[in-house]
Amino acid sequence: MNTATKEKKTTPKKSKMDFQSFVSRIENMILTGKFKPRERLIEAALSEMFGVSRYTVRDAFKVLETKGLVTVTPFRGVVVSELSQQEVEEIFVIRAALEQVALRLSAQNSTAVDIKVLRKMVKKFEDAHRDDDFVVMVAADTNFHDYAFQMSRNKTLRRMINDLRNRCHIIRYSAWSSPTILEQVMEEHRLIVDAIEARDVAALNKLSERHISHGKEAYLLRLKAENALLR
Amino acid sequence: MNTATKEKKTTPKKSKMDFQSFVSRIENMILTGKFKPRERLIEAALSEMFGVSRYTVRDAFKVLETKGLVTVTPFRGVVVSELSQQEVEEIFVIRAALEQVALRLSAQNSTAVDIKVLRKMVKKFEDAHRDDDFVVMVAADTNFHDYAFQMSRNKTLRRMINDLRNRCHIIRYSAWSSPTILEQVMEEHRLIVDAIEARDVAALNKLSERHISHGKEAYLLRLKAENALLR
DNA sequence: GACATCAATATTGTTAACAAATTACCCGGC
DNA sequence: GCCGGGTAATTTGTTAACAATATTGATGTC
Repeated sequence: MNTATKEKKTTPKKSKMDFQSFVSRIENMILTGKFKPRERLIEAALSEMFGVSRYTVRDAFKVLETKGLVTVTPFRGVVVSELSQQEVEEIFVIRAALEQVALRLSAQNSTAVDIKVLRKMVKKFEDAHRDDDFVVMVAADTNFHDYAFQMSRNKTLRRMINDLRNRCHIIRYSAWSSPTILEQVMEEHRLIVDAIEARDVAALNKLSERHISHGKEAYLLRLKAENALLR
Repeated sequence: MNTATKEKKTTPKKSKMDFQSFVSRIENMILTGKFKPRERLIEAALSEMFGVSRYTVRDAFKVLETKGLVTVTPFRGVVVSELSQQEVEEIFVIRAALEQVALRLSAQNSTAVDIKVLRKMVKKFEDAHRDDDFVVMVAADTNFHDYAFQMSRNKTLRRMINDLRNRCHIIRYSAWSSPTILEQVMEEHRLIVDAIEARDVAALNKLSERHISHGKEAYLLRLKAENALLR
């Protein structure tokens, strides 16, 4: 059998970038703070930078707009979204509700393997914390939560939660400023895994609520600090 | 100077349709069943029909795609989304969580005026029911819920709920098939308003759960009937 | 008659050129 | 020095032509 047909599907052709991965790249640049809130994104520049057509860039903007990451104003282009405190509050209320449901479902569906994977991910976070590697920590945190939400076996829910989390992504304002918060986060991760293992819904609800509340505080704190600097 | 500059902002020019209203028109045609699930939407046809450019049509498709109303496949165009039973189940789980939160917030924020408005809306539904006017009933139902969610004063939440509700819009499969369900719906509406007025969160949670559960049953029933017909 | 192959058609994807709007800049007046 | 007006440059919005892909239909073979 010749391999050409098989390869066609597996290799997405380096010469022409996949639209979805192009969107992801811009998304990542926003999440990692390469593009900062209020910064204007210019079609021609991005088109040049990534070697795609202006048209593709516009399409990507539309997607990012509905995800809430950029704001489009007719004839004035797009800027990286900046969340008001009001919006942050709104989003965290929603996240609290959705993540509680997700963890409840995950607890119901959890297997021994899942628990092992989660514990491994918690450890990865802790290792990164020991090494003081902020970037790895953020990745580990994201992976931990995403795995936990994936366990809910509700794809729609998982995607909605991830979109909301991205809108208040940690690195965008480099939250987690204080070391105390970090210790709390790690402790809460451990407890969440325990509660999932025990399928203890009541405990999960409380933990989830608290965990998100801490996330919100850290985020708002950082947001205020940034704003104070800018004005 | 001439008055054109002032008018420019207030009158959106009838000759050129606003992008947002164009999207809404397609959206409505999907929701009201003018475009049916699995039906293919052709750029050129819509472009011709509404007198807008193909480009605008494509943009609209992108928006509708992220709202979950259409599905885009490269080089194969877009079709009106058809939800699998799995997806419907997923969506209703999420709706239950979000609508509970929304109603809880609404109860906290409710004023005497709000209650009056809600009661009026319930009555409008009941009147339409007496007149056997299905279309008005759907509109009244939508308005009732939207007003209740608006009262939560959480715009993000309100929009998310509305998007989810649209994905399982009543008319798309003409749910509410049985008269018994309709009686239940009306009774629940009355009870929900009462609970909001009394700010009785526990009651609201139960009512909300039940109301959505009924909605889900009606929808799934109709979905199955449609599928049985098609296959 | 069913199936595969290939051409014709229809539809989507991409690009480039052009129009419209905004922004930036310069200049004169006060 | 600062404000207003107007022009130039930048950037976005639109259109139309062209390329790539999928779908359809016809043809021929078994």
